[in-house]
Amino acid sequence: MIDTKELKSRYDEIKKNIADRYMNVDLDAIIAIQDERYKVLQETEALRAKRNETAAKMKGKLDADARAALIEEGKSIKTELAEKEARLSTLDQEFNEAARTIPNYASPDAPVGKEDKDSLAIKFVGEPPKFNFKAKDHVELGESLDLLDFDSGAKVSGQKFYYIKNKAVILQMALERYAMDIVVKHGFTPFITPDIAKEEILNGIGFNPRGEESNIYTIEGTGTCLVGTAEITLGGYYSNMIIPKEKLPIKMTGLSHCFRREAGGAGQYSKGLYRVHQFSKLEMFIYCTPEESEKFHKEILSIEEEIFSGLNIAYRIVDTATGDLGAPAYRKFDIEAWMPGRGENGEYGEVTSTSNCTDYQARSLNIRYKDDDGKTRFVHMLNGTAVALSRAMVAIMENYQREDGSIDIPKALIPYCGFDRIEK
RNA sequence: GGAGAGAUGUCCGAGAGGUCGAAGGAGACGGACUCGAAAUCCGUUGUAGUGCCUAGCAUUACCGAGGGUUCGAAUCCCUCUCUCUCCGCCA
Repeated sequence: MIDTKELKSRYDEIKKNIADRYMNVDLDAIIAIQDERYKVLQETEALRAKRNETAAKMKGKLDADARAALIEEGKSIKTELAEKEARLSTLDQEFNEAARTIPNYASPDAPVGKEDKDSLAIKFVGEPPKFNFKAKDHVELGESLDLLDFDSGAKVSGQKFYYIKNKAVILQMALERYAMDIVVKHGFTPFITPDIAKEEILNGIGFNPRGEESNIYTIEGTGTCLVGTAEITLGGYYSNMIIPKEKLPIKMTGLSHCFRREAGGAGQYSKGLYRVHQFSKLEMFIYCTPEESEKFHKEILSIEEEIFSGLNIAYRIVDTATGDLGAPAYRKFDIEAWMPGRGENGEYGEVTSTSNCTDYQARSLNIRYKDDDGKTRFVHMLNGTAVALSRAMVAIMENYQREDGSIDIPKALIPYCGFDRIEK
């Protein structure tokens, strides 16, 4: 969350930010709760001081009457204090829940706008392939080459689950290694992370584990959830810790399964592997000082480009509009790869996303570092997709298809696959 | 899953209802001694919050987490989490 001490001093800025993001947050109501909370906090602390004072008077020897009087006084303070504390804890909870709904400050450089189409495509790389035949989509390719089995996925696990089969399995593993090698080359420490995380971590990262719109599967009765991304587990790794400054930046990359409910996510643009309940993803994560976060955000983006351009797939970079930013994000860049089977004649589809969340997550998760002046400050936290395997598979299968229905393996992946084509 | 032991400040470690924000030691920092260093000696050394007449002062909270008992809890009781040892099960 943002620094709630700034609700009044940065009032106009916060209001504008909420409006720019087309969110519905009642800042004045939150400030009213905060004022009330401070008032009750002060009253509570005054009572506690009185209780401590009364108790302190009883340390030495006292005659019976004086002692009895003090005990009576202590008892009455205790009753009064219990009421105040109950009120305070209600207010604390209300305030925290409300404050959490305030989004992070957006970068002044992020385009202002309501939705997807207001985002700016800031760079185009590569040429979409020109086929002299009607391009198939990956679902058709996958079924005819016996690589993907959505029917069995639906039967055994439900809609939007799938089996990957045969050489597609090797291709996915090759992609994993290919991306991992690039990321590790850039100094990221590799991790395989848990696929389950506690709700408090989810909340700290900015995911809402509950409610109708939640994209998260919760595991009933355990206080835990299936992770939607390794961002959650990598970001929770240093929760409640103070990191020595010389250890920054910390660069981690984590491979995990990702589980998403995707309620209501059906339709033509969610077809096949594009939007599924479970996929694997290699995620990059950086903890750094505030001064360096914009620099590292660019670095993550450039690694994402290196991975996709190395596969020789056309893509564009999108600078996400304020209305489409997740609440924790200060700025977000997406890479959209060309997908020949998407829409009528091919379209760009999102394959990676990188966000600079500044100190928004760090404040909720209490992740700090000790600065040169000895003060502890919140770190900045950034995340970015190295490769979302299911979507990268869509892009590869569709871009590398041949007229006879076979699929070439991108040159960079051949050494990892051990074959150069998938055919019947 | 069963039985037992444990969790205290940067680290080690004492503490067993009030004299405990917490002994002692280590470390770090400052100083003395020294040409300099080591050794020795002296001193300082947690975090977060709130208020105010805001380089400060006052006050609150924090001894794994959350509850409870009590006028008063690091200390007593309950629940939970984690760590260690042994047994069981298991990839």
